[in-house]
Amino acid sequence: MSAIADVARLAGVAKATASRALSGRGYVSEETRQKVIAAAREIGYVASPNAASLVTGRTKSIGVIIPFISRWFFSEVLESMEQALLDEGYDMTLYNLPAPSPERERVFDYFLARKRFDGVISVGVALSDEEVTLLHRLGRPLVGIGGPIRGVDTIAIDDVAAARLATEHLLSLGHTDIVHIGGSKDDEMDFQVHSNRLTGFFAALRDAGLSTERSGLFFACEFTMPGGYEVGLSVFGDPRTRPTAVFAASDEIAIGLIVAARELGIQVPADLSVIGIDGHPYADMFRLTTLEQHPRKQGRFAVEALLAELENPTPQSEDDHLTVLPTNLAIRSSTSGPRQPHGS
Amino acid sequence: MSAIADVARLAGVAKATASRALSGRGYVSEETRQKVIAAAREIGYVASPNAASLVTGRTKSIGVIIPFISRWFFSEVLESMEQALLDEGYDMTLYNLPAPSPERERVFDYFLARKRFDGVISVGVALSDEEVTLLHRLGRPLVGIGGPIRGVDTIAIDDVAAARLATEHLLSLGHTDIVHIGGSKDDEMDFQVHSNRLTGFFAALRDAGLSTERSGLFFACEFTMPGGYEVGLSVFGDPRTRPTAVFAASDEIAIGLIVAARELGIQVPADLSVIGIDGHPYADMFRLTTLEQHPRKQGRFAVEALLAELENPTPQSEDDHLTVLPTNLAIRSSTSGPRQPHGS
DNA sequence: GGTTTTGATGGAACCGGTTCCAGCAGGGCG
DNA sequence: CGCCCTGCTGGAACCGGTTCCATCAAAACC
Repeated sequence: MSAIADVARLAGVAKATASRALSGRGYVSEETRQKVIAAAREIGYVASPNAASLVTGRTKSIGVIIPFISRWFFSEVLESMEQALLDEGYDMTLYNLPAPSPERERVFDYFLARKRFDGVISVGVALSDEEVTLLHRLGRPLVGIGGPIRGVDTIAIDDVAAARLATEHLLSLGHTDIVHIGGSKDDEMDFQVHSNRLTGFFAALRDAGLSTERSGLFFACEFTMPGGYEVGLSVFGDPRTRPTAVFAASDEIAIGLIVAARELGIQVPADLSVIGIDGHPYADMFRLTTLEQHPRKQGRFAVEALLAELENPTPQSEDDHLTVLPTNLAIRSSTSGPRQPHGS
Repeated sequence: MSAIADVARLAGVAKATASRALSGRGYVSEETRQKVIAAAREIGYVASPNAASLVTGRTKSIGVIIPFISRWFFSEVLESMEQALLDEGYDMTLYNLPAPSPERERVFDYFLARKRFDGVISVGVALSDEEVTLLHRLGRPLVGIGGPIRGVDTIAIDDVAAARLATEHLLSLGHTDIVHIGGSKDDEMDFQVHSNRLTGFFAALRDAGLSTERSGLFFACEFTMPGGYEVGLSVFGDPRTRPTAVFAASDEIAIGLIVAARELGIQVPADLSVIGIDGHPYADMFRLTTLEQHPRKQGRFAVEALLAELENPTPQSEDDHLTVLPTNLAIRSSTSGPRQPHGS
């Protein structure tokens, strides 16, 4: 209800002075500043960010585009970003956009095109060139998490390297009959995580001198625990396709596999080693060896990068700057050497 | 860059007419409307919601306060609310506020007090009287999910009844040695869900003529799968405290218990029946009998209620209107009669 | 046929801040 | 002693829309 004009009147100064006193910009004597602050407090004045945004062009608000909320990686990223943004005085407005869709177009045209945000963070969403162009044309910085986008600063782990490391862990234990279970290319998650992890897996096998030609090396499943559980039942149920070790593309899949294995009476790790990628909080209770990535760090990093860009905008660097965050192997007891060493 | 004045000039009309043509309010001839729309498209005009909000007082944006993002119930609610709000042309701005804290105070004073939102939805957060008052004083409607807040419309399930139903299911199977495992009162989740579910449990026992006086009927744990796993190991590990059935306060806890039971060689349901509350997507793969609540419906309902209130505001009804949404029992094979019928 | 109603439009005020510019006092400097 | 610089303040324009009010033509009414 109360506007800055009311504060000014009560304090006996002009609107301009009141504004300066409250925002801390420009010259104001300490005396009048105190008067103004007292007056503001007295009538319970709260500034209208809308009015301020209108003239300054800054909204103190960041838009976030994310394909899932409930999946672990994404909810972790979200929580850490929210935290970091709040600390810096920014609002976070959320757009949950699963696949490319008419709806997604609408969000871009209708929501993001308006100048409601100082910047945008896109998490695990492969933006099309037009979408990037649209966002760029608005002059708003854009930071991505999870895979390179043309002309956008991006934070990610190296999925190929991570998959390679995970696979190499199994190889180093002596496994030669290793299977990869992960997401399929036509998953809704449209980034290249799936194919990258598959690539890293194959690369590690080849480097170890193993053939990657034969079939049955890879099985696709939904990127969830039930997804892993189901392929687990079918793949491990058939003794002919049962490997001695599995590299799962995510911890949830890995855990699903472990649950399936236990139901089938397969000992982990004696009969079957399992390794995942993520660092999921459930990993510990299933004693899952995993390659930890750190979504919270990724989220925080993205926020920092975006806010830094807002502080002093770099002159439209066309080269997409990619920041690769580290992963680390957390060894638990879901992996060990194979029961019957191959070729002995 | 381009303002409505530019559109007006190009179309050869006044600002007022252009505004009417584009917003669809007031009289505009079909002919000039087309002219204006064409002009707007030509220069790529997008309206500034800030400017509009400034005069209309409506922001087309809803604030959401939520204590967790990554826990199942909350992420489901969040996803459904985001969906529903987007459909209606609203933005959703997220405040992730775990416990009452100085931070939370800051959010209220600094973020919510500003008139950035048309309304607020609070999910699973027990607002203090002052917080409610603050929000009310802003004249913005407020809807809650999950437990009554003084003077606020709330959507929730009946936790006491749900717990009672779950317990009665076990009783009807012939169990008399039932334990409840759930969250503790000093959990960060400050609503009464924990105590309500405990109350319902005890009520069901009493109605069945069982004593609720002896100790060892309830064990507290963290409200997660690892939380359930850990109490599971300790409670079931000791044969003296092992019941024939467990009512878990959430599916995640229940699943943790099942995993623990399996590791201990306890057959579910032959040696131990387990029932949960939630309807978690993992319930199926663990064949968990559960009392399903429907967070997505709760979220959608909350959005509808809030938007309805925005459409035609009811004159400050002081009585807190509580909408109770139904739950339903989904019977799978984690529950059966006890192996050795009691008292035979 | 004269008056009222309806439809369409333009002018101007307004929402609530920020910022540019001008003015003014007093202290430091040449 | 006059001038300039610094610190401080007020007036007014402005951001980009919406809406009230006045105007006016054409249609509808009695």
